Amino acid sequence: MPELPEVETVRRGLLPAMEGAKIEQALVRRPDLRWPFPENMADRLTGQKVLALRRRSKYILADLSSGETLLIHLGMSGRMLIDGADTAEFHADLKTPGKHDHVVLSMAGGATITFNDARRFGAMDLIPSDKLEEHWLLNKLGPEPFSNAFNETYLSAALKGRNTPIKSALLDQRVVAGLGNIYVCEVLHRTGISPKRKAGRISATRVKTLVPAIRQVLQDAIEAGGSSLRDHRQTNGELGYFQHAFAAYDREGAACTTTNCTGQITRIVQSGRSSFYCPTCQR
DNA sequence: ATGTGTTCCTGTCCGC
DNA sequence: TGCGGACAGGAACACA
Repeated sequence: MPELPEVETVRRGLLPAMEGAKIEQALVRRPDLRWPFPENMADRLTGQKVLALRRRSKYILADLSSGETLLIHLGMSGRMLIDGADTAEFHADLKTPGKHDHVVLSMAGGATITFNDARRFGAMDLIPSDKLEEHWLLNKLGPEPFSNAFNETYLSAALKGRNTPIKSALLDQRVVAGLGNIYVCEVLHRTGISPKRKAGRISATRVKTLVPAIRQVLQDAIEAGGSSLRDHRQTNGELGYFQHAFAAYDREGAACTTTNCTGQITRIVQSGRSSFYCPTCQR
């Protein structure tokens, strides 16, 4: 599911229930997801006030009054649902939660927030807030796409000399943080760049177009509540709807939507992942 | 240092 | 319907 727009959608959905609110009780229903949960996580969450709810790349960060920050990663199938939204098996009394409801936060304001993750590629960790940037999951991340640090000069330097296809380079979180398979395909389609083109062999003119294109695609997707292919849900259980606006991703065999292009969207596999593109207008 | 393939896990869809 | 295989938003890790 979650690339930057989906994570941002979830963060915004959680804001009214979490920011400024106290975690009255935390329930941790299994010892691990992708990695073991931090020691005594339930105890370290219980009683803490959420001072701020932020996002870095595809991570949600909740700064707690204890001086620790809760890091939340949704992996491929993670959901954060308020008051049991969309989990049919879930009961508000918490006695019979759904089988993939791994962590449940009961907020003092009355909201119940459930972390549901069928595939368990998600993760949670607790990190001293003043050491957050040194954390191993965060310390190699490239710039946020909406930040000033992400610009033409930076991107040219980051791509320079790289022999890997641009598709792989933009998926590399050290180059730019937050893009995933869907939005890389969409960005490359919008900019007319073939996913197969070597990252270091894109003209300066075209690298320049990548920066605003990345921002625009992500912005459009955030405004649509993200993309729901299978797992993504907003915190109220609703689907995102950016999937209806895809120009390339998941459109194998469909007509290219580029003006005056008569091509057809094609699927190829790069580094084990599907790339969707138009061989006619993406060069 | 780079680049690529494998792996974690569950669920869904498609063809036979 | 049932069964097997392909595939799915991520990304660490092992290896060339």
